[in-house]
Amino acid sequence: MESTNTFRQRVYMLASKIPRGKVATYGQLAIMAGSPGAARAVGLFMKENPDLKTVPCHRVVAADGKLTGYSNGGISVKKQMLIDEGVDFKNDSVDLSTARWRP
DNA sequence: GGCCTGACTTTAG
DNA sequence: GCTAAAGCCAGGC
Repeated sequence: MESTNTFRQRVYMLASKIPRGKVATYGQLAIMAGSPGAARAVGLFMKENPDLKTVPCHRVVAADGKLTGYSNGGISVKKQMLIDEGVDFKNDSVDLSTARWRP
């Protein structure tokens, strides 16, 4: 039953589906999870991030491409990780025009 | 059952 | 163009 799959579970599933070199926004994951506007809730789940290997929360950025918190080192590390994956950066923000994940 | 918090988003000045 | 405030959703106590 889908009841076992809570909103939180769906967010983790979607985040784990983000391909390398691409990034998604909190609002986008919220919409994909089925609750548009729950961007804040998504951020909470990323903060709890149960497994960094299954949930690449570093590939999740703000709607503006700006990097927000990161409980696994810091924004600097998150930024470097994305660059290392091939994500195009503009100053301190991700270029969603090319790095935005499209299912 | 109700209140508070939060890695967000959007609109208005 | 930038700053400030309000709003929405889910989780925790």
